[in-house]
Amino acid sequence: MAKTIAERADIIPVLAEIFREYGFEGASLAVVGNRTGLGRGSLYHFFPGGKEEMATAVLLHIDTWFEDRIYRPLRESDDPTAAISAMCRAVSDYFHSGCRVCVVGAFALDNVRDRFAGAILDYFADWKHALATALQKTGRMPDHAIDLAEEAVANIQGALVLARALDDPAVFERAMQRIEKRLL
Amino acid sequence: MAKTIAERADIIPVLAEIFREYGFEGASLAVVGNRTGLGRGSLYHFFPGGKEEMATAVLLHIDTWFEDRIYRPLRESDDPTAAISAMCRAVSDYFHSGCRVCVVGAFALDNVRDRFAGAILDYFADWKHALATALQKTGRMPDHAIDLAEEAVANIQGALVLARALDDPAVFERAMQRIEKRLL
DNA sequence: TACAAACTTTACCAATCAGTACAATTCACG
DNA sequence: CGTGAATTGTACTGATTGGTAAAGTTTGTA
Repeated sequence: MAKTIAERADIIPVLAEIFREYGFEGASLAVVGNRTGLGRGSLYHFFPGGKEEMATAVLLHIDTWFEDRIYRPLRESDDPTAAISAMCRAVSDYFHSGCRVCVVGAFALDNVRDRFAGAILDYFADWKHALATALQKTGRMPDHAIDLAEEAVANIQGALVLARALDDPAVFERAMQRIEKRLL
Repeated sequence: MAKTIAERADIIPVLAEIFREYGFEGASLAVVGNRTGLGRGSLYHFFPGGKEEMATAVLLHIDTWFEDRIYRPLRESDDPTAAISAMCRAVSDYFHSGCRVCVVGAFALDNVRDRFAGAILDYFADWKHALATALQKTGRMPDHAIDLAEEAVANIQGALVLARALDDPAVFERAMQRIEKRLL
């Protein structure tokens, strides 16, 4: 009937929020339809592959966001200390102090992990590598930098789990402060 | 027709494994039926409340296991250092070096969190409290002990996420070694 | 042997699921 | 205007979902 001035690119952030709240299996097409305001026809027009393609698009969108705002600055900044601090701030903002869940982390724990294994692995491997690069530039030995980076990335995910389990954003904020202190 | 020598107590570990692999929504009654070998009738005989009651029973079973094997020793042992070491070993065994997921953590990230919020909160709050008690007995100040405990519990969950995302149990083992070193 | 409780099988239900088909509509462009 | 492509609404499918009903079978006990 109509043409709602909707573009694929506008829908993806909405899909991301849906997958964050409902998980992959919980995000039924009924929910997606309601929240996006798009009928089945439009949904399958933009994402012929159905839910799987929607999720893939969301994961790509997230990866691009992190690459632009976090990974590349970490790798390329010539003030690594500032880049690490900026990362901590950006992460805290992005996850709303732990009130928002990490879609990629949630997918990793879910039984859909295998279907998106590549994207999930890339997200975390890139993060770890970018952070390790920055840490090396602060004078750490390569092995130690990688170890610290792995620990920090894991700790952020753990803080998200615990903050949500205890229903207490302060848990997340405390964790982020510990992480930043250890990295700088 | 028959009486399969199945008791409720025998079924719960199977259910736990199912929820671990499939998540709450993914664990359909068809899957549960196949894996337990029980028909719908038997399932609803043991768990009149359906899936919700199955999950509740699983969470209770897990909580009891951790209380007996980890929390109580941490709180009551008069060799807190040994109890903390034993905790790290038990956790590493329980999660199969990160190959097995923490059901409670996975539920916390899922959209079913609200339905089991109480059990999820208790699991983590008890863990944190028991570990903090042990840490205090090693001479730490109360505030510092609580902080260390919160960090350790979060780090274990984060290690599970990252090990599964990177598909590398070594990530989990490294994390557990870091955690133990920091606690002792 | 009798009988009640525990347990199991089977068939069923309405709701919801992802996905398809296609006609109706709108847009961009000539 | 007019035309073809892009977009959308609606109705549908077959499979699967969690859950129910009730009849059948086994068990422990007396």
